[in-house]
Amino acid sequence: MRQAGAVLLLVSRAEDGAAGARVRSVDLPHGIVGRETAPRWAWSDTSAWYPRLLADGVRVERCLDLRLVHRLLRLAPATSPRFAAAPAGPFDEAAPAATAPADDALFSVDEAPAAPGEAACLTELAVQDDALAAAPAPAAARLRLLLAAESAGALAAAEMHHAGVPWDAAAHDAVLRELLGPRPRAGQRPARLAELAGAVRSALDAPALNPDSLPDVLRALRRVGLPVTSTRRWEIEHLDHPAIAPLVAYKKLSRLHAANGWAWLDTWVPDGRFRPEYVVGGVVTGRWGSSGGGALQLPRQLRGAVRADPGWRLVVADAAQLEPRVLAGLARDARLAEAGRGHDLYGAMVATGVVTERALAKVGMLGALYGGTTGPSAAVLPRLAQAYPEALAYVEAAARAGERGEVVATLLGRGSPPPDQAWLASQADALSDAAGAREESRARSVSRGWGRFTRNFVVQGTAAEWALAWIAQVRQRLWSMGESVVPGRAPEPFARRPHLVYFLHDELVVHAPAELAPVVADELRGAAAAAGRLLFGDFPLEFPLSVGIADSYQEAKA
DNA sequence: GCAATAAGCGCG
DNA sequence: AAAGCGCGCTTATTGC
Repeated sequence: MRQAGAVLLLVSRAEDGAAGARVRSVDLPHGIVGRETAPRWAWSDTSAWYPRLLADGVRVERCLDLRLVHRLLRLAPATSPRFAAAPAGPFDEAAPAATAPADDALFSVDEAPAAPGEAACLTELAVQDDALAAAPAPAAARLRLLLAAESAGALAAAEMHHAGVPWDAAAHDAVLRELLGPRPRAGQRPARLAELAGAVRSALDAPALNPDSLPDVLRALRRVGLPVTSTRRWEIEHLDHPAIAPLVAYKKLSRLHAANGWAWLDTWVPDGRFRPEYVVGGVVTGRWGSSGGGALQLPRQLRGAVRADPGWRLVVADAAQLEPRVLAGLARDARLAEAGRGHDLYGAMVATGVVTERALAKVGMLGALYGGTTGPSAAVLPRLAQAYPEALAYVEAAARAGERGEVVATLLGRGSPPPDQAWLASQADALSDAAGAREESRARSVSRGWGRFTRNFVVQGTAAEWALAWIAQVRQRLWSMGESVVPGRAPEPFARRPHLVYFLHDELVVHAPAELAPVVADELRGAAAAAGRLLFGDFPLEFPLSVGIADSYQEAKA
């Protein structure tokens, strides 16, 4: 279904603001094949339109994703008075599916919402411009950066899906065979799992036990006198009983088999590429989500199956201790930034005498970011607060705001969702005349829970913004490093040049021709530094990466 | 009989 | 007294 006017081409908008933007709408340009399109596109949904362009060999340089922008502006504190009050429109709905329905589908009743048409897109564009124009200038400038970064992320997400993660099914199969035994018939337990199940049954004297049934397992454990309230690994793994070792092993392997076993391989790697669907902005904080294949939870055990094509390499980069560095920038905490000068922020915390060991630095910092209040994490918090008062005060303030039911925002202005009805009701209950200690304690607990969320939101969300800026920089730099078209074949934008294939919060994987891999590594580092400057200006903050170059993801991470 | 929920665990 | 953030996915169980 190719709708005329469903895509808008903006001839110029990026630098000139709203005034003088010349807009014209075009059909999906199937006539444009095998070359880059330089203008900035504005369209309802990158995820709906871009895959088809990529399939035709067209790579888009820049875009504005109206639906993603709409959602950002809805929640952004800088614009929300105008936006939040507006009635829900077409841009509040879920994006239409990426795949085009067949042209001749006779009975395909399309449940997915249709993409907004030309008129709706033009209206939306104007409304968004107005909202930005009405925001205070500094906030508006940061928001514009965020909108551009989010949109660039959407382009990168579609490109990564298009390219796919190079996946060696034979290597994957070898891992499974090694750990589980030969591939069983569908519905059967692999040999190793059957063996472990038998061991658990005999150790618990429960011949009919189904190890996949939690109530079954719990009952059996209690029957032999183990004081457990759940079957979670951390609760059972230190118990002294012969059933525990095989049970823990069973759970571990059963998870691998169920989530990433042969069935996963058949479904998600049909042609040597794993192509997850990334959901840009799918997480409230601005992180990406994914759907299909569990792209963001690939178990470490299978990293060896991610293998570059012959003559190519994988360049894997991850940002070292991203969130503490981001917090240092957010809070303008010079001492924390100083600790981050170099590759090992936690090590520097030990070297400067803030804490006694690295593990403590890490758990303490995570506690500060998540709102931990127990154990060793809470114990070192006072030390951290003393050493890094600005940083700790920043997350504390975010937590207090959340506890009061206020919204908080990331550096670039992404707003946290306001508390829902249930939250408000619990607070109201505690204030009513009939309220007892029970209501008050419940309200306090709910309120603190929300405070932990807002505390983490500002850091996780700003880290996600750094990552978006990083991705945007990387895709730009990689594009200039190769050729577009393979002569004599269908146009394939990434066939001859290094390209992104995987993203995981603070980590990027580039598939690159071997000879270019070292340059790619340099560009990844340069892009990380550029992302830091984009967000934090000249505040002295470093964003060092661990970078590895290898044939497999596993080796490159090592 | 099918859909929603809970428990558990994978990732950062 | 209870108390760390954000996700997606699978199986078994519960609910309609």
